[in-house]
Amino acid sequence: MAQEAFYSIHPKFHAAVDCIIFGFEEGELSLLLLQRNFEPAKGEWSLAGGFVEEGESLDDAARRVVAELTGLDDLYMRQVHTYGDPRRDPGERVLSTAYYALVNIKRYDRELVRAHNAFWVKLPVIPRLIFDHDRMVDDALRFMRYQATVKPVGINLLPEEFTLTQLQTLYEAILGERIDKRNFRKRIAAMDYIEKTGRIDKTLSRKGAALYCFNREKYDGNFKI
Amino acid sequence: MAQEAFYSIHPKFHAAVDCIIFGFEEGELSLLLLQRNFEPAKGEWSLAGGFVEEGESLDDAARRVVAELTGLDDLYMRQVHTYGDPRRDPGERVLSTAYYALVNIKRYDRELVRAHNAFWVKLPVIPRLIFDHDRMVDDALRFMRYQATVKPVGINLLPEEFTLTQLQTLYEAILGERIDKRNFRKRIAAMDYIEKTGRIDKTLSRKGAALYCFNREKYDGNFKI
DNA sequence: GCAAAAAGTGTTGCACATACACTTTTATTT
DNA sequence: AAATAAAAGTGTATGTGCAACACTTTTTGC
Repeated sequence: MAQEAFYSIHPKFHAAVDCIIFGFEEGELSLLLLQRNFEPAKGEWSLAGGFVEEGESLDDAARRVVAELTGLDDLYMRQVHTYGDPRRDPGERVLSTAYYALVNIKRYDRELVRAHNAFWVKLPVIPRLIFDHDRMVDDALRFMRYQATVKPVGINLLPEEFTLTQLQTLYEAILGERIDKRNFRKRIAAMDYIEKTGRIDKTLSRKGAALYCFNREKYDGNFKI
Repeated sequence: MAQEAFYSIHPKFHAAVDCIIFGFEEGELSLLLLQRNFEPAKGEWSLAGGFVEEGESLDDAARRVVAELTGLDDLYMRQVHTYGDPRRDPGERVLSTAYYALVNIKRYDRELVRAHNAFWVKLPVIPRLIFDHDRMVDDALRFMRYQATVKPVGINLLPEEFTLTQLQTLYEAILGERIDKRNFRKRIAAMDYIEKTGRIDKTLSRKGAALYCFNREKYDGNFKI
């Protein structure tokens, strides 16, 4: 019928998602990258990606790709950008939508990651990636940085409970600059949704540091309009 | 061959672009909307959209859609988001990438617009739109607003030369709030890339108002890293 | 010449960000 | 048990940017 014809005169394309998976360890941001033991571009480094399947939304596809690799299906994820250059994939034309994900690096499934030949690579030393994946990483990092200055998304890279020193080191890694300890703590103290738990972490210092947690209810409460 | 099979087991989808075209007139932001005299959803209101064609990038498709409607091919445009819900288009599955465009409302081709049954509609009174186009407008407006607070994208909605009152009214329309005249002018005075041309506009006041223009070279010069 | 309408012009106070250095606590070593 | 080492924790003074605020100037039309 006419309706069908309306659509069918237009071309169709493969649709993919590529995921920039951020972790935080030893004071540095890391990315979970694949050294590809499959085609195309076997042997090279790439982001975790996959094709969008029938009946699956873009968001669902991105979640699936990340879950298949890490075993985690509850990550903080955001769409970054869609890359639509006809020659971006040298095989066939593929539209790819990039998402970033934030992983608490203690939680992921090591077996799955190993099985996929994936590795955490610290940001300053990431290798060249295939296709336009370098550009995706740049864009995702810029977007994530911006978001981190506006809302406490970085929390998703830390364990449930964290010390203020961990939090500061994280923000230094995200922003790429040193922060004054007293000023940082003043700012955090003003955020009533970051609460002292009463517990103390003694693994990182002799003295022991107070553990804090993020109170989502208080946060959502404060920032509803 | 193997390479082909790798791609071909995955589904393909129609890809579209939908364009949120902003204009500025009589102190209000407007959108260029189509009252559809074609299927699907004939009779309803929608954004200007179109399918991505073979060999055409997403950005190119968005530029083409806007140029076909307005006759303008040099507009400021930015990708906003890609909408990938499998049921977002009730006809067939279509992935749609939204772009916003900023038009100097004096410049567009009135004939073309009329021929497409398109109309400028002031933001506060835009009708319900088809599919998820309402959501696209929300997202585009939020993104454009953010960009306008960070860099002078709003300039693209004004004529080459403009008065400070016009500029202020524009920013009030974008941000949705009144701005103090003296504070606004102080801020503008600090931007050396907004220059007095020496000419005077006498159409809008008896006294006459100084005309200003945007100096792209100075702006780019100041904000390169 | 007066009324009307828009353009143009400075100062003060406040809130927030930044710069800056020493004390406390506790485990380990000697 | 005293010394050492290593990280946690704490306050003040200064500067900067933003917000609040009202009147004068200029010109045209009546």
